[in-house]
Amino acid sequence: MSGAVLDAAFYDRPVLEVARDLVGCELVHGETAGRIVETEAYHHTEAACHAYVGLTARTSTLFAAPGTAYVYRSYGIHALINAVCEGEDVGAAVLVRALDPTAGVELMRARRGPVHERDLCNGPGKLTQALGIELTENATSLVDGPVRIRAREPGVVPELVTGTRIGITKAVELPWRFCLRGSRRVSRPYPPGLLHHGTG
DNA sequence: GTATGGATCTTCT
DNA sequence: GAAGATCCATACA
Repeated sequence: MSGAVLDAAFYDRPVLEVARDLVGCELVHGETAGRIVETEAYHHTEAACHAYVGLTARTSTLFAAPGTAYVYRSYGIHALINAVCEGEDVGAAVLVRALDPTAGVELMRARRGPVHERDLCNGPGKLTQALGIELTENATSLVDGPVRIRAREPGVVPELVTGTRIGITKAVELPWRFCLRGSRRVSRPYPPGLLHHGTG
């Protein structure tokens, strides 16, 4: 079980802090929910971020208020969900890459088809399909909208593993990927040369 | 177990 | 017209 829904102030902080603090929180949509075990941070000052090119029709959501959901289509097929962070003059967001299912597992299975239990939510395109999140949720609020994120239990500080981001071709060297240490639900194995955070 | 290529579509040049 | 924050099936070791 998780705590209260995170408020806008939680997201109105440096994106790297939010990315770390979101690991262990619970992403909720309808009857389905899952604990976040993997995140990545994106910021308009580095080339891998969509907002790097500035404010366009596509990236306007990245410059929306902190606590807004940025959902976009990837490779023409998949929907990926991000949590917008920092102020409205900054294009920054945290990509949710993997979940450990906590509620509505039967519904997830129905949506995902005959996949292995472990493959339900271990990828950014998979978890949105499992939770039923689509492009219609773009620009909705994570505080009081259809998709929400609940805080972890007070006092619970997960151990994190930090590595480089996945699936990008620019700014690949930045260690902006955060995984729950020891989780077998992450989207890919931990990279070599990773850094360990004692307390996140 | 790892490696490779196709599907599919929005956005920007 | 080309690229992209992915996933899946298939081939091979």
